[in-house]
Amino acid sequence: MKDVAALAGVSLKTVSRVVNGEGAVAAELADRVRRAADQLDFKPNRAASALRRRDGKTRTIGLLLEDVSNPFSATVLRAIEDVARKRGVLVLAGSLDEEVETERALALTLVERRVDGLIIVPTGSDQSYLLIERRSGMQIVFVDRAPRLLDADSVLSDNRDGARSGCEHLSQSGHRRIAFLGDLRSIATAEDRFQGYLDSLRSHNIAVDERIIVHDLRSIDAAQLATRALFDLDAPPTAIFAGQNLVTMGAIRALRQLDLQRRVALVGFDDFLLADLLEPAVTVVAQDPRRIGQVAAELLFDRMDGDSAPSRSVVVPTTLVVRGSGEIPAGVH
Amino acid sequence: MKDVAALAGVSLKTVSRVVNGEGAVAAELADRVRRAADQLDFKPNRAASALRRRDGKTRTIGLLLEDVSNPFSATVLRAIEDVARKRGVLVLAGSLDEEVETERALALTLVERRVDGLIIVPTGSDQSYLLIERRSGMQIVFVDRAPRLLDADSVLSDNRDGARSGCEHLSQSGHRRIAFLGDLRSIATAEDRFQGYLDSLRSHNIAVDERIIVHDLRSIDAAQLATRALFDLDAPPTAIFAGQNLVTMGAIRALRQLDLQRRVALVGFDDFLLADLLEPAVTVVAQDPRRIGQVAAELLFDRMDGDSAPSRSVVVPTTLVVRGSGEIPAGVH
DNA sequence: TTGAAAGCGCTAACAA
DNA sequence: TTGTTAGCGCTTTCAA
Repeated sequence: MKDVAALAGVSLKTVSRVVNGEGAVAAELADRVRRAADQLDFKPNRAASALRRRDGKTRTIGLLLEDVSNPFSATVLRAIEDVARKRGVLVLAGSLDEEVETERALALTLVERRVDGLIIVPTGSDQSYLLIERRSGMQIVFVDRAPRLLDADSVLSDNRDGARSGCEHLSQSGHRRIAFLGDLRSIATAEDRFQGYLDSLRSHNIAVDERIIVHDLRSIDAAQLATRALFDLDAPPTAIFAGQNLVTMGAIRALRQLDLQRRVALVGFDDFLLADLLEPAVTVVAQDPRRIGQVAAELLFDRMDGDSAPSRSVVVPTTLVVRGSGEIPAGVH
Repeated sequence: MKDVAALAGVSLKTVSRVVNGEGAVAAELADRVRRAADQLDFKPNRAASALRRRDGKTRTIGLLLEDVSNPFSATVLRAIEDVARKRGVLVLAGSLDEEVETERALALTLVERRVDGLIIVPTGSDQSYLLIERRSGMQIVFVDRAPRLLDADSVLSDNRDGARSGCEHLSQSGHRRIAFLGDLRSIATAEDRFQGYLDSLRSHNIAVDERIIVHDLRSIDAAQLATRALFDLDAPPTAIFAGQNLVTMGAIRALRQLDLQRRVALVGFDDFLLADLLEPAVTVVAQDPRRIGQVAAELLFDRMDGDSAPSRSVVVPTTLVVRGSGEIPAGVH
């Protein structure tokens, strides 16, 4: 910028004014400045600008999520990016892989880079390490899972009620022996979905049978094995509720292997691409990751714009998508 | 940092030394500084640090790709993130949606933010707008598509040969009437795949028939319609080569509708989740997006570390994944 | 309308 | 080992 000023024969401040379109510069001078800037391929340094500016905004927000390459996270990221883009804000995203230490370390890195706001899909069970930042005015929105030991906004899927309605749907086809297959129980959403399952059993006066409940399934393979094992029982389930994407896929694999895919009903939590092209097509409780991301970003920007109402928790509803696998009646055995 | 220095009763520079672990500070002083920093919740400002530092590195790289929420892009992003993380570098990613203007605008935004390097899946047919940056030492690696009018490294899938081998596979099952369904022909990868298709026809002395070649399919629906139309022809194809993910899915939908999925062979370019669970399971020419991202990031960091060898173009091979749909023989009609 | 001087938070270069 | 001074590229403040 110094060089531009020299070449145009004006002061530093005049160049600054032209670059930032502050007006109040004679047309002729402004022209000279622009020509000089072009000639020198001048690109303003946004970091230096932010450093000196009153508001100190970097026009960057941080986003921490499970894994940018899983479809749910990727869609949330994309929705946030779209909202941010409209405001000229860029997104620094990081994958946590459910590692508690990574969450903390990356969050602090983002703070050191002075992001204007933070959106986090938390992995740990204690976000109090962000207390200081919250107090010093950093806006933080939590997504998919509520923060713990920290007061902040959150945007969540209706996990419990979604799971309940999925199980309900199975009961309506006459099932009373419904297995539950879930992700790591320490993940709040997994626990919520399990509670929804229990809610449904309760309302139908079905006794809980631990033998057809499996938690902590972290991969397609693990879910496949767990599903197979269910059918070695004396009284195997007539229906399966799968609490997560990969678990659903594992269950499908196992049912295929056992050639039970047309006899055992299946409802999965969370939709996935091509679920409609499988045979039978898979009935799911669909989340709305696009909407979740969009709401989270809008909430964050509202806060950054000065909205200081008490913390909100927005619940994004789920939808039961009926496709076939969930409508297989009980008693075809 | 000033405040920390005051509280600890030392000079600014001493605090700086402690924060950056430069050693050469008496243990007792260092301790006092750390306590003061903790007490004040001091977080160093990385942007200010970069501004003053000799190397001026922001420890940030920029990544422009088609759409962070599509599986290919998301996997590339994740692989790049992993390589960058090891070096304490964060990734600013942006989706281009094949919009030429967005590519240019976002690239310049990233330059203004002084990213240390750039990885781009280009959308436009002219990257000369980056000439200035290249000359001033910015390292840029192109992914999936080669840069045009700019000399820079690139990492590409072997699109032409991959497509050729996919079509070859169909010929080996006796097919001589193979349709080609492709993405926007203006996208270099789509054109390369089409050329691979032509290569294969040529080597088998099969005449090109424009009636069973459709380009510019941009969605599942468009591909589905185009596929259906093929079977209204007097001489419909006995096999289909689909040049892209969504096109493959559209073709599957159409074949199902027509109940031809067990009679018409299908090979798709690019793998997708659950391709193995469809019936018949889908034979594909698989790319390796993880490897592509990893290679691109490593190449970029090598360059940033001073490697100044002439531009390289790394080709990542594809793999034919045989699953069933591609092995349906000709003549079951 | 224009510019000079100060300083954002930090590190380089040098001195003590 | 510690501190002092200057200055990274920019905007603020205030004066001309």
